[in-house]
Amino acid sequence: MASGRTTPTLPATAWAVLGILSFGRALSGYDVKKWADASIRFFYWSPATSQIYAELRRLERLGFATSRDAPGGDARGKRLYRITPAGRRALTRWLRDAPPEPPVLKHGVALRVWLGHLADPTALRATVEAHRDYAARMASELAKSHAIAEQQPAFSYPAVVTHWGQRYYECERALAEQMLADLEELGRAQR
Amino acid sequence: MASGRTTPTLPATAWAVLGILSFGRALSGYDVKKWADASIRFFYWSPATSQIYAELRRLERLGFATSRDAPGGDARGKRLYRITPAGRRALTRWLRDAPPEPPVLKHGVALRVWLGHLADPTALRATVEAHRDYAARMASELAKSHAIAEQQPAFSYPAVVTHWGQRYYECERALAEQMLADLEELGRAQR
DNA sequence: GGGAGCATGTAACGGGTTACATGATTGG
DNA sequence: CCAATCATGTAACCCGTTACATGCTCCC
Repeated sequence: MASGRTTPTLPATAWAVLGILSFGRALSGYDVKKWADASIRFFYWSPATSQIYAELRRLERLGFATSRDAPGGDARGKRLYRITPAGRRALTRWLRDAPPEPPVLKHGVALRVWLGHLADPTALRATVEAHRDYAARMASELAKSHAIAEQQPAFSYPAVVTHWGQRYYECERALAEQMLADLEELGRAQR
Repeated sequence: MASGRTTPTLPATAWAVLGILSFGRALSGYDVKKWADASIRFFYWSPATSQIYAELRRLERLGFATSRDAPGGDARGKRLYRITPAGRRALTRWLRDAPPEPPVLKHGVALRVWLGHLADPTALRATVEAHRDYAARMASELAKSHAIAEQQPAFSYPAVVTHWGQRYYECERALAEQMLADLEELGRAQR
């Protein structure tokens, strides 16, 4: 088996972390976590901090990233990771070859409504209302992210996704509203 | 510590399986898997078959379900599970007390677009188009589910969710379409 | 006879989380 | 000086998946 030619099968988290590095900056694990929280969290959850450190070590072991101690002389133990050409190639190959898995949705609110026959109608409504407000908050967070990303040419693809995400959460809000109407109607029918 | 009063912390999968039993029928593990594939899959993924058997055994151990051999005399080894009153109480309590976690979304297509600077534009467009078609298929599957659920009074809450899901996937389709337009515009700007 | 579907499980493995531990730096 | 934030990591744990194994029944 030739080395380096075959892309190892890595969990999506590894590719996501490598993807964050692919924008070119040298980042610490801490930085990666912040980037993840500020961007991919909206459409691909955010891995635990400890997980990110583990993935960075693995990426380095595979030759997809290099690390060096932070500049500045202070013995801070800060370690900056940077993507390597091999890492960029591997990531590009993964994007090209690995068919995107169907989106995974774990929607706790939908699950609760599905089990509505066991819930108090008022509490159920409150749950959906809370979700509606959550979606609205996410939409406005993404609107801010989008405004920032839009201004930087390096982030034009992320900007497409923040735009998408903004609309996605606006839909979620609207869907919650419609669900409330359906529940209302169901309540009237049963009363 | 009093027994039965405190709800054990179980993974959401366990509550989902118990939820499937809460509609009252006695089901085999195989049946549960089919129900999951036909309903909660759309908004809460579908656990592996082996996982379902494991959860059923756990639920029985906790007293939340009972099992008996299938009727019919045949020594088929078929085992039917049924929710117990304690199980119903525990599930009701979980629904009431456990705050619903924020929805988890793992959107592989969004991740790929986010990393669009590493992809071939044509391939990227094809990925989004495939997703659009996938969303359309899901919407029509849910439309069928909804038509069935709507007719049975026992499934009025599930019907609210299938309705919601139908609209959700129609949104996904529309969002994919808008994303394609954004990508198109980005391509023009860069060309 | 044979294939599709029904039916139940075990074993191994990896992925990811939580909890914990530790210490430096910065700013009020 | 103290709190917040920066920064990195270990250990234990369980969730869930994949792969495998087994055998039945129904129908063509």
